[in-house]
Amino acid sequence: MSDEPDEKLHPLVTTDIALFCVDGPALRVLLTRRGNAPERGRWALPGGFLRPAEDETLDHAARRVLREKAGVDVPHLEQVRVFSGRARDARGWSLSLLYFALLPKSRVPAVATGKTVAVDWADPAAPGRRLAFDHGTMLATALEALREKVRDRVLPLQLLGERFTLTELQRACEAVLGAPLDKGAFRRRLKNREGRDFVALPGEFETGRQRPAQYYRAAEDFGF
Amino acid sequence: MSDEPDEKLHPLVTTDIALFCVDGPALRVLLTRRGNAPERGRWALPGGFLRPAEDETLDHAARRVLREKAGVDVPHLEQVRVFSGRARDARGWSLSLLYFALLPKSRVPAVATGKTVAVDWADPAAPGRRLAFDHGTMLATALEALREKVRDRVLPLQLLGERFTLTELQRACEAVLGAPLDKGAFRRRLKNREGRDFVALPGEFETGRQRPAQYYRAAEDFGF
DNA sequence: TCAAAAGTGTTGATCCTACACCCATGA
DNA sequence: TCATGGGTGTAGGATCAACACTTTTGA
Repeated sequence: MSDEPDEKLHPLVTTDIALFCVDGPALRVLLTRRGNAPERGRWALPGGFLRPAEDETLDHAARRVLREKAGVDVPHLEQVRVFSGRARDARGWSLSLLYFALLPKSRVPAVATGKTVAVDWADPAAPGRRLAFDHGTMLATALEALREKVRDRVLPLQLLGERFTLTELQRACEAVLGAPLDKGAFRRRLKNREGRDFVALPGEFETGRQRPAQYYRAAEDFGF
Repeated sequence: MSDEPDEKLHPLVTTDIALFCVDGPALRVLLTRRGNAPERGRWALPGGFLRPAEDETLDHAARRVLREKAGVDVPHLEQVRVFSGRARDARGWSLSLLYFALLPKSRVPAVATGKTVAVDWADPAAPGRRLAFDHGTMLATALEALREKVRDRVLPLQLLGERFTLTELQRACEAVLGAPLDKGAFRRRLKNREGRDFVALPGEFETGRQRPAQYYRAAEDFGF
């Protein structure tokens, strides 16, 4: 980098993203292995510097980072909170806006690009390694924010594909919360929201070695 | 300011605060009149630039700004969200972290200092004037965040003084929500939290021309 | 004795949890 | 006909809003 910031006046401005998907019964989060100093070789949440010249807003910066580091365009992105201070990054006073994002497993690619050495999908509740910077705290905060939303009866439809069964939706909620849900209670709650948050696809059923399951899709204006 | 930022590389980093207090039945928010360009003369939320050299974190920056602009040390400060982009401030690409803060009316001073021309306590639901930058949106967002918390049964004890009656607490919640609450329902809900969120002060009563009311105080570890 | 505000009780509706139970299909 | 998972029903408990009621004070 040619122009080094004068840290007396300007903080480093970055964005980091906890990108979640569901894989069967498990919730997963995307981690990338750092290819550059500082903290080279350590695992971290995907993130990167704000580029005012090309980023319309910080939300756009987060989307760009996910495109560059993970090759994905996410349907949903949400601010969690800002982490800031002098101690969190060896390069100086820094500020990072943490997001969480949701992605259907079907849209997950398998590539690593740019400065990223490798990517991995880890268990967000127990990533199993010490993360770079303060990303351990960030990941815990993002997971808690996501869980809070789902506890508040918001449906994580962005984790599912174009169409889904009610059981798939329940599995997604269970993966987020890390606890089983009662089928009866779950479906009764959904009854009130059918037509508003999601709609049945008449005549479309998932077939298998059991009774066929009705397919649904998210409503056009569903906003998480 | 001697060093102008190179906007290609560094955004302007500021923090703005919606400082709320209750005045009788009304919720109020602090506005300051801008004494400098841009938007000179317009009313705005108190805010200011991050100073990496002296601010430990952005939270500290927000506390410093409130000390400088309003002469108050707030007991509670909470991140709402980041507003960013090129269009929101004529000086260039900017990023502002919005906070809300709560303050008992008894601790509100009446001074205006520094670059601030004047201060005013306005109705947050209808401030009655067009605010500078995107502060109109910010104020609406901060109010909604505060209401959401109170709707979620979190008690805004930081709006009250050292000791308070249950009726004062109910008035504070009503001021935040902008709607009356049922006394019976409100007090029944409080019964479960007594001892955890707040405790009675044995023998201390508010006297007046009605039946004396028990005084309470917030619990030591109450965290909003 | 009256107004005013503190504080309590009652009732019916709504929602939730836990669990049991039927239903339709492929093998 | 049986295992599998989809889908529904029921009973008991908790919570809630709305409203009426009693209590204690100062004037």
